[in-house]
Amino acid sequence: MTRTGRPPRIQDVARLAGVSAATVSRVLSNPAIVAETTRLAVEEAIAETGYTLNVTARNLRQQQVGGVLALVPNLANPFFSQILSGIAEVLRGNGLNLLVLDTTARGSAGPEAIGAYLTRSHSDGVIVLDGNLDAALFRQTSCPPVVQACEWIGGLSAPRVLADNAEGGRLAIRHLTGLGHRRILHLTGPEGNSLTVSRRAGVLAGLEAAGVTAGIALSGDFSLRSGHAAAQRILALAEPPTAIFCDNDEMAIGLINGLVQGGLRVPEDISVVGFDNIEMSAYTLPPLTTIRQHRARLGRHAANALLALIDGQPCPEEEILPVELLVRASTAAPMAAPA
Amino acid sequence: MTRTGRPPRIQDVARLAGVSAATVSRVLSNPAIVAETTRLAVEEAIAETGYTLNVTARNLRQQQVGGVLALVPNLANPFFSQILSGIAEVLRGNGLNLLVLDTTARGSAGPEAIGAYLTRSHSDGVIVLDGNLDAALFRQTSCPPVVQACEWIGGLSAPRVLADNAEGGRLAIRHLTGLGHRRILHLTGPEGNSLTVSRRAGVLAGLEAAGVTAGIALSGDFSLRSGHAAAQRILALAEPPTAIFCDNDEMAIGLINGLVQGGLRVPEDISVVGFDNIEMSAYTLPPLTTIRQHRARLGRHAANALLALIDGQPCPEEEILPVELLVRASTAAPMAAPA
DNA sequence: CTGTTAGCGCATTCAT
DNA sequence: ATGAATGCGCTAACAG
Repeated sequence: MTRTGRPPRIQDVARLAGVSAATVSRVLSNPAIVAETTRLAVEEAIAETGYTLNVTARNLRQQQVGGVLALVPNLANPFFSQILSGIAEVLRGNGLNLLVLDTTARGSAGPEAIGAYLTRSHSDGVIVLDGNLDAALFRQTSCPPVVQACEWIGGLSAPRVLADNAEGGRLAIRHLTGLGHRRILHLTGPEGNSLTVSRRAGVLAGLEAAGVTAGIALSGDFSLRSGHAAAQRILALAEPPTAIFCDNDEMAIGLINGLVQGGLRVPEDISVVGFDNIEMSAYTLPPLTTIRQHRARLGRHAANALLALIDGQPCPEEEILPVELLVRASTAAPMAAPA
Repeated sequence: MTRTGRPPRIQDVARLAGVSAATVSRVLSNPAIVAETTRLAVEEAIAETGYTLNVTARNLRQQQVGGVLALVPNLANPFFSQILSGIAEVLRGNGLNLLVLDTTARGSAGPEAIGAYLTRSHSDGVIVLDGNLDAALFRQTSCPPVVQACEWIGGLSAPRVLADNAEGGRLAIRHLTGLGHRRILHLTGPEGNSLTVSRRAGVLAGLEAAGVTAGIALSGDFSLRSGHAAAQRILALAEPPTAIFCDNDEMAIGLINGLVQGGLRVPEDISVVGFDNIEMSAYTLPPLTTIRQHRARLGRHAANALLALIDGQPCPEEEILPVELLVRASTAAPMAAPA
């Protein structure tokens, strides 16, 4: 236990164990190929010196960064942080760091600043959770392997791991039409957003399957606030819907708040269905009927897909994870049941 | 634009510009000290080659990691992800990565696994958001500078950046006693938790200031579920309270859900106050009266404190950020006003 | 203001 | 099964 100022290097361990640095390295990375006795000697020397591997040096030597970059629109949004949680879990298991870049954070200087991070020098791979980025960003020759999760970018040919958004829309509508609803409004995400588009497709398919023609849609931006704002617009409609399907739970919760403050009862006067099954949705009043998607799982799958890509293994271009309907108390049969 | 397989190195740029590698390096890190004309030549060569700095090599040379590790109890919890958002913002501005380690994640092999990351080789500094970790973990000689944010660990003498938890508790109680409440229950976080302890102290101070003696406390674990469960216990009390202060918004929301399902009206029969002002709390029914703390700001302050520490600058041992009362609709005067 | 030299700590040849 | 030598790509010290 010498009292040097600097942390011990691999050489110090080697000297103490009476072996070469190469042998210590082997004990660290592939213990099987080293003789029992020398291995024990090395391990003892490691313990005695308190040696820890210099990760940066190894990364340089191995020509890697040791981290994967996640591009998220908003770190503070629980929706994304749950996906990140799944990503982090898989990466840790493979000795990789999760690097997070908030694409819309205060002080992030716009797309060109993001481009600067899309380099093999900055990360070993990228997981994109933001469907609003420009596909051109990822075409730089220096860009590491890319996987898209949850949302996706038009024109970017990188593997995608998605929830079955269309099926979710279809399930929600089937539930509502099954209850007898005919005037169903769809509160969507931003127009053009990949989630909006595929959920809308499922909604239209569901309406058609039930023989319902009217398909009103209103668009929001996935926020609580926009759901709340939508309530005003809906209350002002000449022929208000008897049920509303929202593209996410937060808009649904904001909407219910607005509808109730506007004098309606949910579900007696109007039914509401969300999407995502955020934890809160089980505790709203009334508890929210919604489409469940497993976000941590989606993150894990995306991370695994990226690892495959990095290792040069085959990786499917598109993976679709199942969703399911969760019936709670925010939906009921319409008051004036159809004849 | 030569078509080599590997990305260009600093030498390639130097050759093309007709200067030495050192000069290129200077242009990159400190352009001011290089002559105008050579600088332009180098910049042109950089553009022509598409050169990007190898971050790992620089980190090795400069004996740093280029990243700060955040220890969070649960990445998926929006409470923490908002703090992380503030941390990430400051770190980015200083060219540092945010590395996230979920201390309770699936597959994280317990405390000893966390200890393995607390090394100068793994990060340039650590921000601890988890008050339940063992202080001994941070006493390893190889541990980089540490700052605690939000929660803190008993016996760990690292700078703390905290919200004014006691004041929050005091404000909540003052609000309730001001409305005329006398039987006030405090739904706390886990016993021994640093937040619980300081908020409890504020509550007791507030009660004493109002001349109220009875100070019932029940403990939960900050989750929606535990708030919901507390409702059952409260409904069963012989002398139920007329108001409840919860140590966070999620418990408050779960609690309201349970109270309403149990037949009570909020705030007519019972008032509820939360803590945190999560976004959702403005959209519950009724909207939640709560104590606002600015989580992103807390993250920014913690990150700045850590940067100071890393640079060897002075850093206050404790920084307390203000909180404020936000009155919404979940609180009202008690029905049977005291004489 | 710029070039030369050296080395950050490690993993990987190639010998033995 | 192990050791010696080499270089990953960059920046800092020193000369000039």
